[in-house]
Amino acid sequence: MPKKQDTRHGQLPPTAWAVLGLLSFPGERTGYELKKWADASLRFFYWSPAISQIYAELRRLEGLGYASSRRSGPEEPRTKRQYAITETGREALAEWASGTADSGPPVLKHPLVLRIWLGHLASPERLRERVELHVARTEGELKEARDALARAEGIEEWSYPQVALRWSERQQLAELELARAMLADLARVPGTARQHPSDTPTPG
Amino acid sequence: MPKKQDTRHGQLPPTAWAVLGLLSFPGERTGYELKKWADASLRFFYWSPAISQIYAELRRLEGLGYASSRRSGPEEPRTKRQYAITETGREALAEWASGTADSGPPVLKHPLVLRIWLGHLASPERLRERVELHVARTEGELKEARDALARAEGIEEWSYPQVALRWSERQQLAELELARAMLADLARVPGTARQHPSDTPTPG
DNA sequence: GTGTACATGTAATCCGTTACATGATTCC
DNA sequence: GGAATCATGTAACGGATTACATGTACAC
Repeated sequence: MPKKQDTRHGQLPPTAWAVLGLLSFPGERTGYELKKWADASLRFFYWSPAISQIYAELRRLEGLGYASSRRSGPEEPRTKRQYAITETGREALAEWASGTADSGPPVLKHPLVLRIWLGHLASPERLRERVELHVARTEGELKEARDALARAEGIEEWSYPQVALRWSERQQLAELELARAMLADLARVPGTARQHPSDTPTPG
Repeated sequence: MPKKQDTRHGQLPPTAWAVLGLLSFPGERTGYELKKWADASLRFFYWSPAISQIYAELRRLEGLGYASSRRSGPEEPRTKRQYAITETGREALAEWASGTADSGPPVLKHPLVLRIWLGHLASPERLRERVELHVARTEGELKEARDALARAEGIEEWSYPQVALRWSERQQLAELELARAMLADLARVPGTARQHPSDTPTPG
């Protein structure tokens, strides 16, 4: 059984490109630093891979010649390993980023809306609580996105990350508005009003 | 070493609950129908599993006693199999939907913004094209979300799916605005007029 | 001297997709 | 009779997570 792709190195998962993308900005960094950076900004518009996944991708990228690494300090195992993008890597990434291939549709998994969709199985109050919890969380996220943007601002090499983070800031704002609009919609669902028998108006 | 969970059947992946959720609305249906339904509405706020995944989840749900199935027609393999939720299944789903456990944050993977983030590796025109392609696609999605909403409207049992779909409609509208705002931001990126070969920038 | 952050890595496992295989039904 | 759609399923594989294992550096 011949393998379907062996030498075809153009077919990497988006995660690999995202990690290589992190390396495409000036400077060397460790897997650990990459993870923190992903947590702080990548995750707002893409997502932050598990640390073990990052290490795995780094090994793959190095195997492809897209990244290089060196130990800082003595040649011992389990010491810091600094990664950098190679010229080949930069070319491959540029081709991926600017190629004609469709970016593909955004993927959204919204556990809150999934539960609202099943609202017939829960109580209206519980639904409201959930949405409000989500609003609170989103406010936190918005703040973090703004912090990330503030950190990127003024640095010329980060012009495009700034654009992405401005998008993220607006996206979080939109998320808040969506949640509030949903709250209003929920109040209008038939059968929602009467939760307490005491609310029942006096019968004629 | 005792297994950590064996009889604990409360720990299903969201996909399983989503599939069971599809079954929680009145009527029996086949895996095939579930897939079409997921494509038409679930995917706007959650996502549509592959058909093979749906069949797998249905088998698991049946194994747990959360769903039951029957063949329509003769007892032959590969004939239509109609699934329905059981009472146990409905209870488990209701507990999941209304439980106190946090719904978890929404997960967004936006391949377009990922590439914009890497804009320093592409030409401004190409970036613009990508965004415009995304706008066109989103307009299509908006229309489909509206169609789904129209189909749900007026049916009382679908009040909550209506709320979810209204959310989706607004979400697609927000997506359009975000894309347009990003287009404006992109036009303002310094050095946008022409592309430069690599400067060697210094961080910090 | 202890706890926290830094730092790397392996193993087991599961989630989910794609590709493939099979066949029934419906419509022209 | 042929195409499209309906319909179910298996196999192989890869992507990604969690849990685990290990150790360093530094602040309090």
